[in-house]
Amino acid sequence: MQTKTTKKTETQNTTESTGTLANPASMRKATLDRIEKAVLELFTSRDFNSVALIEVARSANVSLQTIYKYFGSKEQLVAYVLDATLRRLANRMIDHLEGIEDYRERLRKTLWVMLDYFDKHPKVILLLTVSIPASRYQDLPVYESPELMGAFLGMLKEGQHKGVFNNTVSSKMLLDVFMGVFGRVAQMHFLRKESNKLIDQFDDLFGILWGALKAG
Amino acid sequence: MQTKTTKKTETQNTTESTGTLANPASMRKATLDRIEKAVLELFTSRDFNSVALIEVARSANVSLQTIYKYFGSKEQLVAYVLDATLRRLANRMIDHLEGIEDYRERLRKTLWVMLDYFDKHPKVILLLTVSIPASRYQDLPVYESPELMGAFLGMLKEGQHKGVFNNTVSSKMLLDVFMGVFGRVAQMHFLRKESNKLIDQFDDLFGILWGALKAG
Amino acid sequence: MQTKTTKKTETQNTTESTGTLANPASMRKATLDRIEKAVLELFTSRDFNSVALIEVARSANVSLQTIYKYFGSKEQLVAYVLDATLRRLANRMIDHLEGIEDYRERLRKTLWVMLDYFDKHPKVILLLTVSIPASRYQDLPVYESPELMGAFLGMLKEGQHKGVFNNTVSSKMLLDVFMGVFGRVAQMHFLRKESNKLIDQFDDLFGILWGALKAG
Amino acid sequence: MQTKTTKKTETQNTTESTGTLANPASMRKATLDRIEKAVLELFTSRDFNSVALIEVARSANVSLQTIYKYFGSKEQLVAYVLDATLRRLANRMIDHLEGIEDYRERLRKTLWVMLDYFDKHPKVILLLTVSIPASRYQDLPVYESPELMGAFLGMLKEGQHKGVFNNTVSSKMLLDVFMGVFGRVAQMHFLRKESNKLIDQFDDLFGILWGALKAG
DNA sequence: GATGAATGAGATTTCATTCAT
DNA sequence: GATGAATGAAATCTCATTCAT
Repeated sequence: MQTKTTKKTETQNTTESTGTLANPASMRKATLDRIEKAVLELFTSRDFNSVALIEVARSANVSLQTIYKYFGSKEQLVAYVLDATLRRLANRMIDHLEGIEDYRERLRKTLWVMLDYFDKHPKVILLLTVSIPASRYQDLPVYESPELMGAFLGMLKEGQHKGVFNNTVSSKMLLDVFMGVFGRVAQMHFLRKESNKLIDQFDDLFGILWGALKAG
Repeated sequence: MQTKTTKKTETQNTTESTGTLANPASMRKATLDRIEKAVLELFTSRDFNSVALIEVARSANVSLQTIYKYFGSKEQLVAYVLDATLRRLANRMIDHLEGIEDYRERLRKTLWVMLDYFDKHPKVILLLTVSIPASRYQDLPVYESPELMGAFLGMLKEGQHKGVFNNTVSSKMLLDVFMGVFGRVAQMHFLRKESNKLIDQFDDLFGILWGALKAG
Repeated sequence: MQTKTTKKTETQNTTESTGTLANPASMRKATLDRIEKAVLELFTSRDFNSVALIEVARSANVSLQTIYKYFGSKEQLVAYVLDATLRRLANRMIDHLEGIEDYRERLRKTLWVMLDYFDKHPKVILLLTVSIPASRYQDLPVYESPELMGAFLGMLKEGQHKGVFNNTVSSKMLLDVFMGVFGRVAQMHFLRKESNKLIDQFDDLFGILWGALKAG
Repeated sequence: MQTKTTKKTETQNTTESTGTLANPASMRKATLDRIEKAVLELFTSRDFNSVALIEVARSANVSLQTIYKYFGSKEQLVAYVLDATLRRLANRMIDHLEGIEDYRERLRKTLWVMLDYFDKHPKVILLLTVSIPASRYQDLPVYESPELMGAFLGMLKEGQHKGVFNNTVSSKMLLDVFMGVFGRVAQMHFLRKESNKLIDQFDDLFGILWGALKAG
C-alpha cells in the first residue's frame, strides 16, 4: 500500500470500483453548473487540501455520493472543471480566429480572446495554478488541454511556416513562451488582486509577445 | 468547523503552541541538509497531499517532532526548503553579475545562471510548481523570494533606465515576462522529462527573451 | 472485491493494515473499562448495525481512531468485550469449583455461578446473542470461549467417567444441553424483562438439568 | 439524527412512504419462492450486514423495488422468510401430532418432526440465529413464531396437567428447556458442519429431553 | 531531541432506502 | 412491476498535529 492518492489512482483508472464512475456530461446541466461554480469558488479561495469535498457538495446542493459517482475523486473533480472551462475557451478561440489570414493578427486576436476570457472568468487562472500540482501525478491532462493547446500549436506552426514567427526553434518552444508570459502575467494580476482589467495590458503585452515570437 | 489548514495557521501564527518553533538555521547543518534533500525528493515525485510528513522524517532520519519544532507545518517546511534554495540561487546570481556593465550581457548572464542552476537542481522547478498553491494561502512568500526577485527587479529597472530594456511598461511586467518564459520552459522541460540539458536552449531562449524585453 | 466484511477480514487478519492493530491489553485500564461499558450498554439496547462506532467512541470518551487501533473493527470490538467478559466468568467458575469433589455438587455450583454472574451482568447475555451472528463469519470465537467451555467440558467428561453423568452420549452433547438450557432460559429472562432474579429459578433449573444430564 | 434502523422503523411503521407495503402473499408464488431461497442462501453464508439487498434482488431475479414494496426493509424481509418457514414447520407439527394421545409419545413425535425438518432445511437454523438480533429491536416476532410456540405450549401445558411433565415449573420454562436444548444442539450441529444427520441423535436427545421434562 | 499514543478531519466506499420515470 | 439516479449514514483509513514522557 502506498499513499491515498496512489491507491485512488489504481482503483479509479480501471474504472471498476463501485458505481462505474458515470460521465459528468450525463448529469443535469443545472447540477453540473452548480458544481462547477462551487469548485471554482472554493478551490480558488482556499488550499486544495483545506477544501473538503463535502463543502463542495453542500455548496452545489448535491450529495457527496453524486460527486464521487461522476468525478471519482477530488483531483479529478478539479481537473474536470478546469478542462471543461478551457475547452470552452478553445471553442471561443477557434470561433474568433476564423477568417483571419494574417498571422500577426491571429496572434493579436489570440491574446485578446485570452485576456478577455480571463477577465470574465478570473478564478480560472487561479484554479489552473492550484490544479497543476494536484493533478499532475494523477496523469490528468489539465495543463495540456488538447483542444486549447492544439489550436495554439496549429496557429504557431503555420505562422512559422509562413515565416512570420521565429522558426529557428520548435513550435513547442513558442507555445511555452506564449503560455509562460500570458500565464505568469495573468496569475500575478490576480494574485496581486489588481483592480484594473487584464485587457488593459493588451497593447503592452502584445508588443512584448510579438517581439518574442516574430521571425528574425 | 473550519479547515485543517486554517486551523493550523491560526495556531501557529499567533500562539506558540508547544515548542516555540525554533529557527531551522539553528539545526545541525547535516540534519538540515538531509531534510532538504528528503523534501526535494519526496514532494517532486508525488502529490503534496500524498506525501506524509512521517515519510519525510524517516527519509531524513529525524523525528517528526524535529520537523514540527523547526518548521511548524507541512506547508512551511516546503516553503522553507524552496526559499532556502532560491536564496542560494540569488546569491549565485549576484555573484555572477558582478562587474558586468552591459545590460544585454547582464540579462544573458542572468539567464545562463538560471538555466545552469536548474540543470543542477532540476527538482527545484517542480517543487516550485508544487509549492505555490500549497503555500499561497498560508501567506508564505515562495514565489516572491525577495532576494531573487529583488536582484532581478534591480537589474531590469536599471536596464529600463538606461534605455536598454522596454521602458514603456512597468518593471514588474518585465519581471513577469522573464519569469513566465523561463518558468514555463523549465517546467515543461522537466515535466516532459526531456533528456537534454536546459542550457542547450540557451541561445534560442536568449534570442526570444531579448526580443521580448529590449527597448523599442 | 466482495463485501465490506469480507474485505475487512482480509486486511485485519494479516494485521498489517495501518497502525498494526495494538493489543487492547496495552490500553490504560480505565480507558478499556469505559470502552467495555459503552459496548455493553449500546449493543444491548440497539441493533448491531444501528450502533455506530462513533457513538461507542463518544460514550467511552476516546477517539474513533483509538478504537480502530486496538480492535480493528466493530465485530472484533464486540467479540473482544464478550470474550473478556466470559474469560472473567471462567476464572470465577474455576475458582468456585475448587475443592468440590462430588460431581452433582460441581454441576450445582456451576449453575449457581452462572446464574449469579448473569444476574450481576445481565447485558452480557444479550450481547452474546447479538454477537454470535456478527462474529461468526469473522471466525471469531465468542461462543466457544475456550476458557469457559474448556472448564465445562472438563467437568462433564470427568463426571461421565465417574458414571455420574450420562455417558452414552458425547460430552459435547452434554455441554450443548447445559448451555442450551441455560442460555435460552437466561436469554428469555432478559428479553421478557422479567423483574425477578435468574437465581430465583436455581432449584427448578437444577432439577431439570440434573434430570437431563445424570446417568441412567 | 438517530440510527438508520430507527429511522427506518419510524418511517415504515407509521407512514406508508411510497408504495404502501403490499402483502407478500399477494406475490406470484414462484417469485416469492425465489426470494425465500435467496434469503436463506445469502443470509446463512454471510453476515447480515455484508449481504446487500441488491444481491438478494439479483439472486431472486426481482427488482430491488419489489423487495421494498413487499417487505419494507431488510430486517422485515429476513423476519418474513423465517416466519413463513416456521409456520410451515408448525403446520407440519400439528399435522403429525394428530391422534397421538400419550404425552411422552407426543414429545417424541415433536422432537422427531423438528429434527427431520431441520435436516431437510438446515439453513433455517442458521437463519434463525442470524435473525434474532437483527429483528429483535424491530419488534419483529421471529423467535416467538406464534403458531409454532403456541403448538408447543399447548402440548406442554396439557402434559403437565396430566402429570406427565414436570408441573412444578411454568410451562414457559419447559418450552425454554425444550427449545434451548433443541436449538443449541441443532445450531452446533450446523456450525460444526457435521456430516451426519440431526435425526441420528434422535434417541440420545429424546432420552435427555425426557429426563429434563418428565414429572417427578 | 526523540518516541509513542491520541485526536480531529476529511477521503472514499458501500449500502439501505427513496423518488421519479 | 421495473429501472436509474440521488441521498444520508456509517465503516474504514490515512494524516497532520498535539501531548506527555
